[in-house]
Amino acid sequence: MGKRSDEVQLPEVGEGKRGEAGHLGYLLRQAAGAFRHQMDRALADLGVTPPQFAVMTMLAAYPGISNADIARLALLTPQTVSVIIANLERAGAIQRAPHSVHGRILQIELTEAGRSQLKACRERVEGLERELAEGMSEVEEAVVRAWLVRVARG
Amino acid sequence: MGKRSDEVQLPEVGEGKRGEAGHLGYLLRQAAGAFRHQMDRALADLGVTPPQFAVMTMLAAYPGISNADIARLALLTPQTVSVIIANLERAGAIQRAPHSVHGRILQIELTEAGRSQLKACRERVEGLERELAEGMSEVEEAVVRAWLVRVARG
DNA sequence: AACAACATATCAGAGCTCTGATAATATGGG
DNA sequence: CCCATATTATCAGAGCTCTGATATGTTGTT
Repeated sequence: MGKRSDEVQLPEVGEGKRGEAGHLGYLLRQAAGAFRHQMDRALADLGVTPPQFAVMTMLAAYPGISNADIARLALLTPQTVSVIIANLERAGAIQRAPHSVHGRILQIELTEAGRSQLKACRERVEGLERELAEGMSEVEEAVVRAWLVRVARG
Repeated sequence: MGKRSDEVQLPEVGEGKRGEAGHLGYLLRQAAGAFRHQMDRALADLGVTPPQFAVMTMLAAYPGISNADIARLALLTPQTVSVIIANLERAGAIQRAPHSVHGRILQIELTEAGRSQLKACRERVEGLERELAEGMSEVEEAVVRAWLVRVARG
């Protein structure tokens, strides 16, 4: 922009309504967007998206869970998870097999390739995670964590 | 789900890794998703999406700004904002006119219909915003706000 | 055994978000 | 004046997310 004569003064991140005086909902949206963007960049060269990373992490913790299980864990709809799962399957990071007893359920597991890719992702995300807590006291971090959980609960 | 014999124990929101012991990045993602979902529901019957509400709010505060200006304010790409603007224009909530001097720039403003719709949205969102701060002391709220701004700054 | 209720997976359509590429306009330096 | 640089808008393609609808399979009741 720069030199327009009729220019309106727009605030920077952290200033005015974009700062600590703004709406909590707006600040939450802004912070989550910025962090998602950082994750995007950190994982881009691995060809993994943040949602894919999240789903792979859940599959590592709970092998054999279903599409519907993941949806409940991630607070997403089964249809949304279905898209992510389809992309992971096409990339060879996961495999699905019908449940031994319940024909309709497809159990999902990471492949060997998926596990090694997840490890590479974790190394890249580690630093970002550490930065999130940097500069906060233990008490402050506890306040933030408690707030985030309460908001997630609805 | 329910009664499967080989069932794995999956945590509820707020329990285990989904609770205060989890990764801050995961908690942030979960909280932002839950709040976005609440907004979706609150605005659904008005036919407005949360991003559209955010853009309309910015246009009310800074009439005549451009697509690129909005992108900077919202921490989004110009292409993303372009989609939202196109949908708002099709709905008749905004109008665009070439800048008097700079031919390439399109200045955007709310229409009368857009302004009244924005007002209706605000009434619905007001309560959600209040709930976000509910139960926190002033000090705690200040900690949360400071953290959100720092994360947004990157 | 038959039926109702529920869970699971999936298809279709819409909107949001990104990266990459292209064209038009504005600004500043030679 | 001409060209390099930067800004703006837009097109194309991919992935994520939702709502609504459909088909299949399981469970519990009658």
